[in-house]
Amino acid sequence: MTETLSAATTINLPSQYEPSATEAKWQGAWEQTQAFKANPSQGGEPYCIVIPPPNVTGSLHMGHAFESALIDTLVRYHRMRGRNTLWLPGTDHASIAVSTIIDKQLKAEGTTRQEVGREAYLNRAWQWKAESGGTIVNQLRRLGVSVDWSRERFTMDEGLSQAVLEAFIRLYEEGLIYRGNYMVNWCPASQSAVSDLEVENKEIDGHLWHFRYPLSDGSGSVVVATTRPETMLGDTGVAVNPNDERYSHLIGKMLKLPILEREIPIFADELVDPTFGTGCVKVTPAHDPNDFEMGKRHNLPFINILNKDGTLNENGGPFEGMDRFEARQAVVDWLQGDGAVVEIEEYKHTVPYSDRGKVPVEPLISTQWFVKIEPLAQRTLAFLDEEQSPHFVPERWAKVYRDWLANLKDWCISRQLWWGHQIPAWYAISETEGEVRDNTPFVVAKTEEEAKAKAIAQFGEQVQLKQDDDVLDTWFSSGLWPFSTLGWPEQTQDLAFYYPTATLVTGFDIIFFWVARMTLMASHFTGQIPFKDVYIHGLVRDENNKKMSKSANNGIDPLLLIDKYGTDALRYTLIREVAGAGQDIRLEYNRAADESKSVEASRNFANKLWNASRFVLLNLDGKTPAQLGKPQGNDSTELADQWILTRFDRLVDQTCDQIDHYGLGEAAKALYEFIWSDFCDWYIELVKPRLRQPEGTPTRIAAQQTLAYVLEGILKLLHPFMPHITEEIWHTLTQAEAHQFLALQPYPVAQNVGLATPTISLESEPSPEPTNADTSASGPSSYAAYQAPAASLAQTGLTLLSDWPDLLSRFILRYQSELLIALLVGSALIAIAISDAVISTLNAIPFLETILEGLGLIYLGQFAYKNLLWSDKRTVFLRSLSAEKAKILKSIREGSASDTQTAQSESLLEENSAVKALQRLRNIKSHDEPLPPIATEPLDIETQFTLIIDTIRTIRNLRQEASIKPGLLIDVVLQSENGRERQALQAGQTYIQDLAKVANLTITEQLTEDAQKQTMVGVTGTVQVLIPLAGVIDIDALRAKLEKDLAKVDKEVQSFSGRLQNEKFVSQAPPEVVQVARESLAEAELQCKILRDRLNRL
RNA sequence: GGGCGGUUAGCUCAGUUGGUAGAGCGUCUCGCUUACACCGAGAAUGUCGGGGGUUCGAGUCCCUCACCGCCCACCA
Repeated sequence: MTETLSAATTINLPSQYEPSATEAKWQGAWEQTQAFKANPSQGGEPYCIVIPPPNVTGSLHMGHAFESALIDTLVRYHRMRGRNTLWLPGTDHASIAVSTIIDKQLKAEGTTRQEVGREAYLNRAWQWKAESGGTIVNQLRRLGVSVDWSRERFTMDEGLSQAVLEAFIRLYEEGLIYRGNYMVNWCPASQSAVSDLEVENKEIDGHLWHFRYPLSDGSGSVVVATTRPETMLGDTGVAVNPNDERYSHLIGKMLKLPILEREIPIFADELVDPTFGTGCVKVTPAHDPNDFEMGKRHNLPFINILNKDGTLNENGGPFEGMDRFEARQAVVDWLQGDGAVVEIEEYKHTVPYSDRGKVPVEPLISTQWFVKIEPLAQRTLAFLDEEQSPHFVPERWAKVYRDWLANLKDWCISRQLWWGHQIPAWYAISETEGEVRDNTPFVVAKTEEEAKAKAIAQFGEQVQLKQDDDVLDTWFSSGLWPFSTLGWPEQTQDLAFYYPTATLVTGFDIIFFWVARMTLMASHFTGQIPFKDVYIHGLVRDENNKKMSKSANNGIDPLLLIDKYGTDALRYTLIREVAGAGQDIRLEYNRAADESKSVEASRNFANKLWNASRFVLLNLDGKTPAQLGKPQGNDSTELADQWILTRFDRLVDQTCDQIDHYGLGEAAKALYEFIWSDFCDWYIELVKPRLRQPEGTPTRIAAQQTLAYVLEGILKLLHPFMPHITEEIWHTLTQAEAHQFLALQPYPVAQNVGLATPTISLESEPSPEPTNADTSASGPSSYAAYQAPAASLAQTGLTLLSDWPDLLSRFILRYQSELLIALLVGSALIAIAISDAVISTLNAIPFLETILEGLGLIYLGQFAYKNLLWSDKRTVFLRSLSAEKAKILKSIREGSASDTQTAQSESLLEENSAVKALQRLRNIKSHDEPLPPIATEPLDIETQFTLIIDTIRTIRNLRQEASIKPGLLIDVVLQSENGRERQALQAGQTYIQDLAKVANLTITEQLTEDAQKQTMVGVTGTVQVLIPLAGVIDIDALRAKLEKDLAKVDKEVQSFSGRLQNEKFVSQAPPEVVQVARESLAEAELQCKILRDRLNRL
């Protein structure tokens, strides 16, 4: 042992992973070295995500943590896959939220924004932003997000503000922005208009008041109903349905409005539902959207009764100055006094609340700026309908998005606030007596100078200008985010290269607010949908499955959990919970103790990885994976090595496939499974004895190589999910320079190693080089190479030839390219003819086994050993050959295939034994041809290993059942009539001995009478496991166990035989299913037989 | 009033194109075997919300009902 080196590599690695220092270290290192700084000049395939900008007012909540974890995983993955990656961070100015904060501060100081004035107010807001606006951004850093901080943006930055100006002016000049007097949602709390989206409808228990309005001529009255009595002060008519015969005689008559005694007409309008209430509707055109429409249709007066703060104005008559809710009660009281209240009904109805202000909004008419939606929406819808762009994941959200776009109304974009982008419109107030009125002429321009010039040209030198006081809706600037952050309207290199972005990751709650606004704006200004995919995730719910919200005060602080368990643990927890499509996830949490079982489980996982790595590091003699070299496919490579490498390869493919399809949760779970179970519980345990061998022993070296190779692979695969711990271990493992990062290493590529033969490819992998930072030149083609494994197979060329049938069948399996079979097999047919002849001949030779071995028929080599040595196998093989031949012939009859593939396969074929190829072909799925009844090929590695593992488990189980001391070595007999199984057990003999604590292991076809005496017995598959017991065994316990096992197996037998006795099943189910059932039945019956036999012997 | 999602082991959830029900946590029994007790080994647990239907076969497809949750909607 080279003690010194080993010590140097694993300097005092503690047995528990310590997250906080490690996380801080790498977060600092990544940021200081600008590891994630994007460089469009490096070319390659771009991958860009813009952050959904959090509010500057915000602080990190679980939703941010979740979303950032998702995005960071995607981004890190694609970066490692060799894409030129940019994740652009930034924040949003949150007009209303900031205004609310500043207004509150002013109020506390006994002043108002009007008193301090616009300039001082804005200074204050900027100051606030400088002090508090960084909070959320710094908290994001603690999540380990791999953003490019050099490109951080804020919606009120110079550049983004220019983009807003540009967008506004262009839309205005194209007639898509207009100013007008319309009904808007008015929030009395923020004293601003808000858009439809900022209104939340809440169902509340209210009342429906029925009032009697007398006819002016005294001939009677009508009864109307309302949920908002105070609005009657603004009534200018009463409507009935034109087809309502009850009231047709009243149409055209006048009513005397109570209290104000105004004369108002009765008129007919289709909008009125005659079945609701009395069928008479009071109409308040200035305070109800429906009434507004009716008012316009019937030329009714529009009487506004409200001030901006929600109190009644002079039109409120006796109630002037009252708050709207006081007025409501006062009106009711008044009418009750007059006897005009017919009924007060308990009534549940929805009331529109202001999202931000948390008070009911009032519909009222005011002069605002609007974006004309229809032309924009048409274009955006066309992208969706004609190009399926953007592509929603999960797809169901596309429908929601579509419906919304199709029903959009014009968007009110002006807000009566100061914090935000001031509307670039200047009023020629000199034309309207020095004040801004609805009819004051205005010019729209980028700057005051420009406005002045325009105005002078229009109104002369003496014109006086005043800029519109209002600011734009925050979402107006957010709508430009994906391209304004990349430099638009300038044609920057970033914009040219990274736009349109790859994926937008966001919550469903924001599809309308943000996603649709971006697609509307982007399709108009850039002619493109700003992202290819929209990945919609669910919400993080609290431990009671409640939506986390400020008002419910049930938020779970991610930073608290990070402090306790580490960022990687939290990230991993959130991501592994994501299953299926955009489902909400629930976070387990003990509020009293600030503990979370599920995050703790992830922390334990991190710790497991830590310790497994520690074990590996302690056993590499101080060598790095590079120094050790990749696992060589030589004699010292064991079954276990091949198995873990095969599993690893499959994991690589699976992980990539899942992430590519946004299956992050599934990928995370599979990694957990592989690391903990396959790698730690089995591989590491199996490899321990080999590591005790002297340094330099080939089997030890092979083990070290495999350990190092797989560990490094695991770190890479897991890095996007758990970036900090993997970066830390990777540095220790590889002894990488400080400026090198795992985050910038190429993601693993399946090597197609460790298959049926021990040979392992030695060639260098096609490595996609990440393009971030200065570490390397980009490799745009390598990414493509990964996506087409055929290409990488071709590259690996000659070194792989010995394995080609395995590779080929894998390739075919993977790509379902059945066409290939037909042509490949064309030349193989010849070989079949030969084999047929050979086998017939062999059967004719007496003492074949001996002769074969003696002569050492090199010609048939491994094939012969596996298939021809025993006569039962020969029979089986012959059957499979003829089946194969039929299949091949059939394929050829139907065959048509790609010429290039053919050429490739044929050239490969010439180099190899066609017989072996056929053997492999049996693995290929066939949809139309029944498989021959008996499997002939040797068990594949994974099946072999599963058998070994199951056998070990069975022995362990028996040991426990028999209360055999854990450390005690015992003898075990394994019996199977199946040669392939015996072969596999033979191969795993030492594993079974090591892990099941077996001294003497006997593998036999037939049991001797001796072996059947006093024994514990178990069954796995068709393998009988016997533990001869020297001493006395507990017969009752044994009987109980056997009976239990028997009951279970018997149930299986019933189930299968029942099915197989059903003629319809046998005749109608697919042959392979019937076959599987037959085999399962046979196995179960054998198990039954064994168990019964045992019971009888007791 | 429309639309969408959910209902599977005590808890949280997986279950790919229909083909003998799975994981984690928790529980129980062993175990300090020099990576890890934030660990290891073993075990138990489900008429897959109810009811119909299609099928040789349904957790998986269709219909229907129930419950939970979300989104949209101008019923005063």
